[in-house]
Amino acid sequence: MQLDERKYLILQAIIDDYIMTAMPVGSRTISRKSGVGYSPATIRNEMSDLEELGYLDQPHTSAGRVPSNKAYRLYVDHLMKTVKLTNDERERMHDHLVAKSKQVEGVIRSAAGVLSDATKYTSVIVAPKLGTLRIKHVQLVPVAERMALMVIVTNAGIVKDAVISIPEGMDADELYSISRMLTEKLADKPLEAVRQAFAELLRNAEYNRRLLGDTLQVIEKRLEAGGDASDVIVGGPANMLEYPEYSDVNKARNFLAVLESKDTLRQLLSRDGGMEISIRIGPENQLPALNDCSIVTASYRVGDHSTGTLGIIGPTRMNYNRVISVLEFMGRALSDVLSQYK
Amino acid sequence: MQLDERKYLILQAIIDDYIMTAMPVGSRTISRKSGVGYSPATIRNEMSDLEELGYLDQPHTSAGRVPSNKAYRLYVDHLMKTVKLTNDERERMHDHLVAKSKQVEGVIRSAAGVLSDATKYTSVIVAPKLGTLRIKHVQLVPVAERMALMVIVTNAGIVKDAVISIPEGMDADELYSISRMLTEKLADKPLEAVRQAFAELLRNAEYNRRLLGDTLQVIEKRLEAGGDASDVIVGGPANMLEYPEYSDVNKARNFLAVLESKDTLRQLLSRDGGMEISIRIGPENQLPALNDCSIVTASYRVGDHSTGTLGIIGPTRMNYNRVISVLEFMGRALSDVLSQYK
DNA sequence: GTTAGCACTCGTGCTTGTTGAGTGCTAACA
DNA sequence: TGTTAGCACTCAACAAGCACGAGTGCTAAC
Repeated sequence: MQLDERKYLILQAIIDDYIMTAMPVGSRTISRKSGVGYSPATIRNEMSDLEELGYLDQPHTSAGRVPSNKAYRLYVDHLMKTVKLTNDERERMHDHLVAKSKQVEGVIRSAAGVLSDATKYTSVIVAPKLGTLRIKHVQLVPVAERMALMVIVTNAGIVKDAVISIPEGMDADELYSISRMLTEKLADKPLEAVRQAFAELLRNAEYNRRLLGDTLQVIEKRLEAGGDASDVIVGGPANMLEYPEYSDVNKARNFLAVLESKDTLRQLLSRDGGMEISIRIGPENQLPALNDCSIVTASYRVGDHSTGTLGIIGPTRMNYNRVISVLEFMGRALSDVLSQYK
Repeated sequence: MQLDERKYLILQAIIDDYIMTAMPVGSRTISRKSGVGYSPATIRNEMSDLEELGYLDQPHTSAGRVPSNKAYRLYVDHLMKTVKLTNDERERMHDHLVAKSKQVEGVIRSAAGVLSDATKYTSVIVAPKLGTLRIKHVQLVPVAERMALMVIVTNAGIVKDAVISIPEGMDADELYSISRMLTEKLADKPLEAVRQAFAELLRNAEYNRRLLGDTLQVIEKRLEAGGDASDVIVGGPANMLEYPEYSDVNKARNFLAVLESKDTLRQLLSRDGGMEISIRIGPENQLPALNDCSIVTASYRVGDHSTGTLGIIGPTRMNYNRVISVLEFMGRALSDVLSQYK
């Protein structure tokens, strides 16, 4: 059995309705809709077919039908018509974003806020992989006896810091000149290329070997760790509780637990290919706690070589249309704001 | 009517039981407890008195009694006996904390995690007021045409950054020497004293007036704003959902909404006096969403002049004993870790 | 191919009855 | 005079029974 024009039409109507109401959809409801000129009985026959084909589920005999995950897949791949955001909305989102752009660390955080406000779902933003960022500046600051704070400024102004130990008796001036030297040697190199640069430095080491070795180690450990908790920002975590899918406290708790595990989120948001928008529906994203969720992701650029991910997590019956529009827009906006610092 | 020895004993037993079970406590239950040698009937008489005095509430006629907020107040002020943490626990917490102490920005975050894990409640940590921190280092880094990133390293290694605009044609070298000058002039001054220092600098300005003015403005704006979202860290937000008090999704949502508003949290955790531990029970902390919550706070030191706050938010029937012990211990531990960088 | 009609299913919400934990009161006891 | 046993009373929680109605599947007529 194949899907003909009418089955598509009816399936789409069902999904549209279910996305709005979260209630099983009956044949009468569809029949009454404008654009569908058939009686409930006819719709029923078609629905029966669609169920057999795996596009619809029936919670129980006397309830309406509910779209299956397979149906959502079809919907986002073929059925869905894209909607445009109003200029007003675009403007509001953009303004919110640039308002914070004076404080670099705040941009991503406020972007997450904008995303979750605009969609009413939960948003997640993952900062670019550390290794791909380019070093702008390295500074060692004495903070205690035999200890210094190493501050690395990268493009996009992202600042990473770590405490390293320094040799006995090394004073501020010495650290200052080492900082200058490091900045000179490492400027514009991506963090992941730092190992090579250091190897070279260490070979003709006029500077203290142990200090450099220590510094290198810190940088490498940071790279290995693959970023820390502050690299994954969640917006509107409580938004999910608005939806009947998560009106059960237990499910809600499990969902929130996933949001707390930044590592899981980072993995969850890792993107498959280069396509602009990626959609994962229900069990497609493995985690049982997210079985009733879909994750839609897009990416943003920082400079020429780094990309980060922004995404929306909502119920499988989310408003894909709108979510996609918002993500596309925000992806561009974020790229603009974060790439203005060359 | 006054509270005699026996009333205290019974009230304490009721509160202890209710803290464990969250179920209204009946006279039989108390009668069976070791240490209370009275029959249910006697207990009932006393309970009736305690209710009249406002220490107990009765959800409905045929239910047991529930401690009132007044009772909790009495409990934490007089009845409660303090418990000691086991050495094992102390060690575990301490280890977790110092494990992260190589990455300064992570210490507070991981402390919040330790707190919420150890208590099973929600934890909040507020960083010290920016103004009280002392400047260790100022660095201007060119990031774009006519734009620089200003990085301020303070004691405790806390790094603040902001983008400022710079005059046309100013190059990296020039920024470098200005940075050096600024560091020299501002080192060891608290951020709130920066205005004066700048006034002086501007008077005998051998350096670019506009740049300095801009820089000052950025610092002041930061101080005024009173800290941003990253200064308030929440641990284990979902922990509260474990308790029947918040098994209603609506209440849970309202609670989580409070946690998202960092400004509200900052206010909520602001501490009254200098006492070591402050406890606010139920409506004492204004917000309706937190009517069934208590907030217990302690403070930690950073250097000699700055203090931050760490706190636990849990149901009013929380285990005050344990929470207090944990907060006291962690307050000391955090102070130690964060004050090692002089 | 479409649709009206009808018997059937089954979750939801309401009522009713039962149970049991817990109370307050009274009277007897030490 | 303080304590306790006894007993009638209350009321939430749970279960059973019932009516309702939304929705289905099937059949037969158009």
